[in-house]
Amino acid sequence: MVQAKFLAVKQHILTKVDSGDWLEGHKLPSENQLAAVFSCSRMTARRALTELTEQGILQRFQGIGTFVASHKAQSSILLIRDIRQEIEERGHAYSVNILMQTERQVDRALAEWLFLNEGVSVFYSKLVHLEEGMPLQIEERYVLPSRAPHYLIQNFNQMTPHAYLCQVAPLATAEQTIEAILANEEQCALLQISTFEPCLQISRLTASSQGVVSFAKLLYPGTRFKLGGQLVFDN
Amino acid sequence: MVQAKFLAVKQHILTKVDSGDWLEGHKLPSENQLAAVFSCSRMTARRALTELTEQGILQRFQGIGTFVASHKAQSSILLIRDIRQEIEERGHAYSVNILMQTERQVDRALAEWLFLNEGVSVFYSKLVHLEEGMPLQIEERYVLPSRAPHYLIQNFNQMTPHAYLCQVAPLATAEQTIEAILANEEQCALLQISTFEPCLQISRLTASSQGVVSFAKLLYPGTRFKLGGQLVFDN
DNA sequence: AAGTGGTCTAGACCACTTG
DNA sequence: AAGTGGTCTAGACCACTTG
Repeated sequence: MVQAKFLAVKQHILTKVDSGDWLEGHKLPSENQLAAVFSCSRMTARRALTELTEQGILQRFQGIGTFVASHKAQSSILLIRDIRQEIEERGHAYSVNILMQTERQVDRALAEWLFLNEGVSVFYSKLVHLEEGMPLQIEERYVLPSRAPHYLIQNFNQMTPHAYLCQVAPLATAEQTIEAILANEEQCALLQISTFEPCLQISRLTASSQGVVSFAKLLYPGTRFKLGGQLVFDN
Repeated sequence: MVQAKFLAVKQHILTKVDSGDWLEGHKLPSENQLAAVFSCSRMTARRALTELTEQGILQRFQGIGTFVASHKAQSSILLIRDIRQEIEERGHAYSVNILMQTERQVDRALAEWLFLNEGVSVFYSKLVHLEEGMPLQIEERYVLPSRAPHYLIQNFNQMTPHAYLCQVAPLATAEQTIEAILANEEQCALLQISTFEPCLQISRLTASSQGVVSFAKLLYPGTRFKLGGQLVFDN
């Protein structure tokens, strides 16, 4: 085997995406079309598509098609702590503003993240965590009802969603991305910051040993927050 | 399709591993054996094994077999990678723009970081790392001369400062903070971004087993970079 | 009804490792 | 030579989406 065929297909697609021939959202040829073009079996074309999807370069939807995903460079790792505990460890007053706690249907993007079908109901909460009365974090969280059936009747004044979920569905793994973004108007108001103040956004998928538990979007005002941590290496 | 067969195989293996029946290094049945046991095709058994391998739960060796991987509890940890290597692994062209490489006196803030007295001389470098010609990172680095005496005569076109320092003073630990900030005018120009574009700033203190080696300030444009990673817990 | 991706089969040949 | 994993094929049926 000189070079694997599925690698040739991957390479071809990567070239198209990198060159900008296929932009974000571009619809790719179907598995059958690719198989025809490359004179390979559908399974081989499929493998190329599957691996690129796992790499975050493509997105696939059953019955619809395969598309170029939005891409940003990525790397690295971090640690998760309870925000209330962190604030209290600093000797500061913690408080929380509970904005929503309800059931909600997932849209397509979120369905992908949570490995659910579009339109399925999940639990949703939206809070603002405050340190000494100043907003420090907007937390939006989508929770699988099966993992935490009583999520909606919890009192998050007593315990953060994170702390509660750790009790009922102990964290096993998580994946997260960290970005610098500009907050929208509503977020600026909630965080009591001016427009054009950069924010740190953490998007985090958490899972217990049973599988996915929740997806959280955490937004911090750049002026009030720094993520810190110790590191290990990859020599 | 009630439940996919490959999921049943995965589940079976996971149960064995979680329960401790199969410990680290345990050799699994071969693809053919699993296929026989589960009355499925080899490709289906294979898929289960492949996915578990990607998840880091198994390890496979051609001609030898499949084994339970060692599972390290990586908690409060963040991984540091060489930016050049990262870019090249994405199949992209790496280039670098070397702006400064000189000796410099530390101010008070930096002296604190490096455990030095104010006014002491250190080595200083300032580079812009580019991915496919687009600026991805401004790297400013202060290096203790005693740890890397030849730092100023290195050619960073050949090797990044990080890679070079890893050679002469192997990293043992590091501390870093991550912030969302607005770049100043000069930085915006270097990164080729407009004003008011949020940036991710990483401030990192590195140390070898001998002590502090360098302090680096890394600035990424928010639109071109996401920090991502998996987390594992130690519950 | 036709097209999409998701799963699965029963084979095949290959590269690699060990007896 | 026999066993392992790696790649590949040419089919099949399924679930889902759209006309």
